[in-house]
Amino acid sequence: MECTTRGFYEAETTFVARKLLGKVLVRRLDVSGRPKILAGIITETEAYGSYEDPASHAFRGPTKRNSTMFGTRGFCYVYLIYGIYHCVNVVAYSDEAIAGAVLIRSIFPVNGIAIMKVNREASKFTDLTNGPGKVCTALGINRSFNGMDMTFDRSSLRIEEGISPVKIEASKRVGITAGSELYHRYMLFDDLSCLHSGKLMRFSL
DNA sequence: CTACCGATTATCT
DNA sequence: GATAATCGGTAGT
Repeated sequence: MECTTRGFYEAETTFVARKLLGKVLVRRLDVSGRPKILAGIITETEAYGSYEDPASHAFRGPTKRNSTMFGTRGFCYVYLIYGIYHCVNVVAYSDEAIAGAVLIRSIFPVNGIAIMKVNREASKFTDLTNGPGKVCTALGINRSFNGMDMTFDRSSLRIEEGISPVKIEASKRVGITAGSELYHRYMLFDDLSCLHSGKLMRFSL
């Protein structure tokens, strides 16, 4: 599967957030010298801007924590939330903007599910990666991934081309107060309608 | 320096 | 539905 390109992320953040639905988040692990691939179809995203978006980490300008959001597009932005969990974003904004990122809130596991279950200490498939903290735990993503190039096909964390979503739904973002009126959360209208329609056959992970 | 609280989740009732 | 867990950014003393 081909990696997404730098140019893909050099567009309006909300546009990229929608276009990321159906693409594949790929994590390469080395388990005792052997490469293992964990992968899932991105099913839910949220767009975060900069000075115009009070819910965004970038709202008050660059700081030590959020500087990645102002940097190279297609890079990974990982932060710690509630002192316990990690959230993974990909930097994306248009040439007219100065910062922005897309939060990956949920994926549909398609490869390496057994390892994800071990990482999550969970067995129920449906609870494996249906939240931003869960995605990072399942894939073993922490702050050391901050600043990684997700458009590089040999990165241990990258985003590859996937399926074309049937229908996308927009709604309000989760867990924020300021800027809560914006419909910047996007999800596949029906995960299973895509996954059960045979389009999974296009994967050869 | 201290106090508050968050782009969350698991585990209760 | 309510709440604890737990770190670091941010604002205020």
